[in-house]
Amino acid sequence: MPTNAEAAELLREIADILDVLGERFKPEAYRRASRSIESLTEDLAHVAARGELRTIPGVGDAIAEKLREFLATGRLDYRDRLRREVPPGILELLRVPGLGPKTARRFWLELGVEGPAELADAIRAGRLTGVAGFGPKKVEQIRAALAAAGPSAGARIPIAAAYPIAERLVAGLRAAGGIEQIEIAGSFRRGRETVGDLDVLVTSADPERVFDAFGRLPEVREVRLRGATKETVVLASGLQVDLRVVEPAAFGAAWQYFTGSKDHNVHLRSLARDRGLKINEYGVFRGEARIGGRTEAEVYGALDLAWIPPELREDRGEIDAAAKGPLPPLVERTDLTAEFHVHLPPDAGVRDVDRVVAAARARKLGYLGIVVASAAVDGPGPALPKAALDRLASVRVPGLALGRAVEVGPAGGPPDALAGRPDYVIVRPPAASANPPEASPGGPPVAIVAHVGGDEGARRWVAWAGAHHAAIEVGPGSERLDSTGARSARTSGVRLVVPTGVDLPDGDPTSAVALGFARRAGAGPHDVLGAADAAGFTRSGAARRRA
DNA sequence: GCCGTTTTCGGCCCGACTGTTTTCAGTCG
Repeated sequence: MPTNAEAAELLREIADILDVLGERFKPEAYRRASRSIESLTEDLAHVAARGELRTIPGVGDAIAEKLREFLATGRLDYRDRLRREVPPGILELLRVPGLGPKTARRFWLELGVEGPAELADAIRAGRLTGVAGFGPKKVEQIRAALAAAGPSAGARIPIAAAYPIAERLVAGLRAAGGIEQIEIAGSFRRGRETVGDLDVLVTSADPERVFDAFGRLPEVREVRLRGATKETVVLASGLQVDLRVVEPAAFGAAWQYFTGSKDHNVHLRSLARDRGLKINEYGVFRGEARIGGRTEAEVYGALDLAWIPPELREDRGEIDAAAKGPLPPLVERTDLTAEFHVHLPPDAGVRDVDRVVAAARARKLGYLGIVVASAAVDGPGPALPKAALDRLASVRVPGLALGRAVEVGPAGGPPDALAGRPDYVIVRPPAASANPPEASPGGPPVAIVAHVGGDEGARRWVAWAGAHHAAIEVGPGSERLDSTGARSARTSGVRLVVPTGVDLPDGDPTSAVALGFARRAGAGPHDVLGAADAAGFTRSGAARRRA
């Protein structure tokens, strides 16, 4: 069964081919549908099974029919026919930065060039000199782009990997001075699983100074373009970063605009047009007069919409919802009052316990659960040293409940690991392919499931958790749920565990990324396990319920 | 190909930047 990503890629390829063939509006229609499917937080096959493909924005009769064929057979006749219309290498040309469909089509039809290698040959042979529209600079630009085209060019990176980069860039720019306000926009702000580039917005009285400093940051490999309001650089890692300087009166409009998503913005602009307004990155305009734009709320307010959290801006119905009134609150960092999954070092002592307890106090957590023993796949793991266990048993902090967890493999932990009567169990499958256990491990009646083991595993574990009164951890990495998995958990009534990061070093992105995923899944405070819920998910709480 | 308080046809976001141009086309986001 094809995945959402494969279906999105299919539609994108069709759009590329139609582009090269010179179609006018179809390519954008296919891309729109492709983006919708990519941002779907549910299995496309499920939507199809319910007969609801047409409810996906940008999917009409024709594309729905093609999706059904692709889902059923893994192929699409229409795509195969289109592929025969253009040389295969032409589509690779589209991936060269600066080369678009118009240029690729001209190379193909006017020069007989059918791919990147042939184009490089043609440039070397001087066959582009004298061709209308291709001066020396353009030719050199293309030559350099062809030479630089590597496997990593344009690849998206996990958002957790983007966090430290973003922090260094912001710190570097601040240190250079001349900046009043600085924010990150784009898919990073929307909390997407991966980001393709970073969009940085600043206000400054001295843009030139900011651009100079930006281009000189140590991580910057190349300044790709620089104008009066924006500068684009490529980092040593290959990640592209756009820096824009905007005036304070337009900051909200720019932040809104560059946060996207594209489809969200197109929808907003069409609403604006219907009202005789115009929205762009400089503000909201009635005629020549700017009537808003200093804040995002002004932009949404001009359309009588409630402010929409960035994580929801995917044109998936959030605009209609915001027209009816304020959106239901999403979980906030301050709602994360419980930590369930702290691992201490194997040789942990009193000080390690005290350190994490102090951190939990500082974060005002109400519940702190520490793994006291792992009984992993290959037999019982080490329990915490006695000194740490004793400290854990004796420490008293007003308002902070301490919990003891045992982490076990899917077949259940060895009896002696559970003999210490933990408050709850963290279930950990041995491999990505692992199936959920048939029944809850012995001992405590409830479990927190972490380490779900990849995309395919997520759905099985969500079902398992639903049947066993368990909650599931969300966050970065294949061992936790992403936003798609989190949404399926939420709609199945399975509570989410969001790591607080209380045991992690400053700047570790795990908690922020996890919170973003939960929010993208539409999770409110009550969808996430907090301190007030901890009792219901632990032994003592279960005992109380029975009593 | 999609879509609709302009709904079954006729539109389709909009601006920055670059290179090649005497006013614009192509690409990108």
